[in-house]
Amino acid sequence: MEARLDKNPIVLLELVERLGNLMRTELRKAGSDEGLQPVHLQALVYLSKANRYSNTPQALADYLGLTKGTVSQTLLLLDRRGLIERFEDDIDRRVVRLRLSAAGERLLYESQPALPWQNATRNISPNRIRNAVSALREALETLQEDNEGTMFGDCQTCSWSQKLSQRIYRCGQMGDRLSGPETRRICRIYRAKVEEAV
Amino acid sequence: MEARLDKNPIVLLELVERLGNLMRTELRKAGSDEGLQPVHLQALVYLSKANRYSNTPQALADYLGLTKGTVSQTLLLLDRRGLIERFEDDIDRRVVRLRLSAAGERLLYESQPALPWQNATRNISPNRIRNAVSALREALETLQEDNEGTMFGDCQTCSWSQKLSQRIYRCGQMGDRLSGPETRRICRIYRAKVEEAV
DNA sequence: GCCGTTGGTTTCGAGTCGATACGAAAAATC
DNA sequence: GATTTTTCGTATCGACTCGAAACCAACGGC
Repeated sequence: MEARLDKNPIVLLELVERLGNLMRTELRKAGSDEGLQPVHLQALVYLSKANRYSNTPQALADYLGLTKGTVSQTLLLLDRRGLIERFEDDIDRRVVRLRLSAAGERLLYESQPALPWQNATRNISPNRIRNAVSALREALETLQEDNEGTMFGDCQTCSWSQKLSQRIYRCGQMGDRLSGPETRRICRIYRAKVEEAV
Repeated sequence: MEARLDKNPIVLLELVERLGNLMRTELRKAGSDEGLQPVHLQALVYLSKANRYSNTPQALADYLGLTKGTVSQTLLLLDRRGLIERFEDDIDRRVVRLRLSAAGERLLYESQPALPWQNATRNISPNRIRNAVSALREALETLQEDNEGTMFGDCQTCSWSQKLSQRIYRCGQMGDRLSGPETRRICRIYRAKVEEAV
């Protein structure tokens, strides 16, 4: 009798891929009224959550796993539609800062791309969701390390984050002070804390 | 003070989408030697696991969340490359049965599209993976119900499945007898068992 | 036999995507 | 301070995906 191979990781992969595919078609439906492709909505969602270090074309490309050339075209389209605004960075005049326009915010609010997912998870206990998040997060971090890809996360679990007072935090890497809401945005210079047993 | 909204489902969605995107770029890399797109590899993987009820273009389209027209083109390409074989069904002469060719099997074996994922999950305990699988499976089932989409699964958790003897099973819906290995393939007429507490 | 349905294919046009080349600003090297 | 080198973003090109719609053939009910 041979040692039984654990097939569960493969099952998990199938689930992730399949859910990813289905959510992509959900995004397609959500964006079809406006003539937007899935990747356009993903970009808008990202920009609505990116913090001050992460609202650039390069960061978006890393996040979506696309090349900067491809992302540049996506941004061109979103700009032409008036859904985002682009402006130069004050310090480094090469980098472009991105921001949702009012129309972009409104579009995101009205199309509600996450709604089917929220319905689909309504009956899953918070505890099980937390566990799933924890496992997938670890998979993602390892995958990114193996790929030398950029890590993304928020200050809650970032080892650079320092708590200065009740409401004020500080990023030990960049040296800036961050307000409470800012610590919940997506950041590209994220570095994971050492794992605690769960 | 308002009731605190639980953001974890959204976090889970982000993880699934991001992992899905990254695995898509992994697939792109894995298939670039052969000039194959991500969706081609996904189709091959599906066909390598589909059972006798599920090896048709329509089933593949449901699984991938694409239209049958789109899938038809994908299959045309795979056929031209000699990676799959298509042949008529004996009973219903409309339906086309699909099967990996030897070259297709070999390609799948050599390109190892799941390898990066297996590495990425190597340090996650089997127990946590099982929990994540369970949660995602439930999300998938609800998502499919809401969408009136086809459900996919294997006999292990299908309520049609009947155990006749040690090694022989039977599908109560189709009436066929199924061997042990066959019960582990993907099936499109899957119906989930009633949930047990985990 | 007629008609609605279902499984697949074909055709078409819009749009994604990577590769490549390019440009400009910053950073590093001398 | 002038030079290379790197980094961030854009533009162009060709291959390919994708849905929509039209189409065809076979099944099923009546």
